[in-house]
Amino acid sequence: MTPLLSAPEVVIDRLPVYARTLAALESRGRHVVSSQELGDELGVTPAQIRKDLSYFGRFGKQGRGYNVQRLAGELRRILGLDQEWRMVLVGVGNLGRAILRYRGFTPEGFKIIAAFDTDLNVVGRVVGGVRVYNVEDLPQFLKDNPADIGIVAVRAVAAQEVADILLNCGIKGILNYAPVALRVPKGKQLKDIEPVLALQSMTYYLKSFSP
Amino acid sequence: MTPLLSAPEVVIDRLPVYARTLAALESRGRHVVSSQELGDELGVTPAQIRKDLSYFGRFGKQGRGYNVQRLAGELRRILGLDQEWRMVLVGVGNLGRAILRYRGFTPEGFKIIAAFDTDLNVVGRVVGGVRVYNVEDLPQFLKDNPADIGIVAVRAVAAQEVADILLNCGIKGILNYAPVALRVPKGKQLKDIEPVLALQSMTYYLKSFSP
DNA sequence: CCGTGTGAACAAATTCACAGCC
DNA sequence: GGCTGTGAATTTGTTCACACGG
Repeated sequence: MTPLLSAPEVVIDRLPVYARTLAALESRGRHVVSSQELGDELGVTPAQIRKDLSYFGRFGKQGRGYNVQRLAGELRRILGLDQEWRMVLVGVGNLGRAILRYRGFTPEGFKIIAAFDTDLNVVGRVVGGVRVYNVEDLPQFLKDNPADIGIVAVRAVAAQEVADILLNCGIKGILNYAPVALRVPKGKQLKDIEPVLALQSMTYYLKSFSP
Repeated sequence: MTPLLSAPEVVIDRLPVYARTLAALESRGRHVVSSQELGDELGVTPAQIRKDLSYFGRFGKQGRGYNVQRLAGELRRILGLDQEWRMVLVGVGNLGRAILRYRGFTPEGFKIIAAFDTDLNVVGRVVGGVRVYNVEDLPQFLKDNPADIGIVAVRAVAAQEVADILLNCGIKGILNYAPVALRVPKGKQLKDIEPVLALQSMTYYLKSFSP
């Protein structure tokens, strides 16, 4: 069937992993890769890779495999990684400052254009190259400087309120670091970054192996 | 059917979310909750909550719902959150320091007992109350001070090597912050904390809504 | 002969719907 | 009457297996 819309979300979640691995292969000078090899590299079945890719087109050559550079480029295009994404961060506490200083966003095209907090001790400062504004100025700022993604790094109790403000100001996706289940309206995106939740499900399996 | 083994991993991953929400309800003074109310609170169907819980026992009362305190306690027991978990961190760069200073682990029973790095400028220092050792001393340290979980906060190129060392020294689970797909042997646990991957799948959906 | 692309078969997860108990 | 617990039905996701092109 033809490429077209509606690949399941699980598939979309795997594409960035493929893209990253292809980029690594590319930088190792690899030109062609089969679904088998790619699968070995990251622990998934070759059939899954082929099926996942088939939602978007026919990128391989029978008997040969995939052109690494071509496929990497296609995936970046499909995912929208061929453009820059503008983000604002709310909450410049310990966690927020660490996020502002994190060097991993920029090379992937994700740019934090401004940060916001209520604490007047931090408002006006520059952290990790990003200026911190009063959170009261957030709506006006976003009117003047549209952004795509909002990073929520406030404490749990304030997170929903902050998310609502961001979404009302035209933000289309939330990256949530607060330990609380946020609700977002249909059509808006939400991803949680949750080290504690990850640990808390891991322990279920660790239990069993204890002495 | 009787409670017993083998709940799917997706179910285990949801239990910490339930546990956290129940704790919030408890602190708001709530004594009883129905699967409907709990589902509304965090955006899942009531049937899913009931089915998930049914893998582990019968915790509710017909016509009434669940005792909040009781269910919260049961979930903590099931997940192994009624004990302290000992962790070591490897990689005391920007990211590692932020993790060491993060205040969210301790109140949930996750304790970082030591940190390791190769950089002699950081070895010997104390960050966020945790002493930093030379990574060469890691095997001996873990022999003397067993730990359950290893946090990998080194750069991508070194991550697999670090993970292998940790796993060889008796670590049972890895919390990986490095942007690379780690391979771990069967029976060992792996959870990835990946803000960039989360963003990269989010952009797929954001694309569509752009002007 | 190799490896993709893909329907068809299979497996897993979610939701339905209702009997049973409070 | 309200709400749990759970088999059965449905939906969703994964793997198989093979026709076909290079």
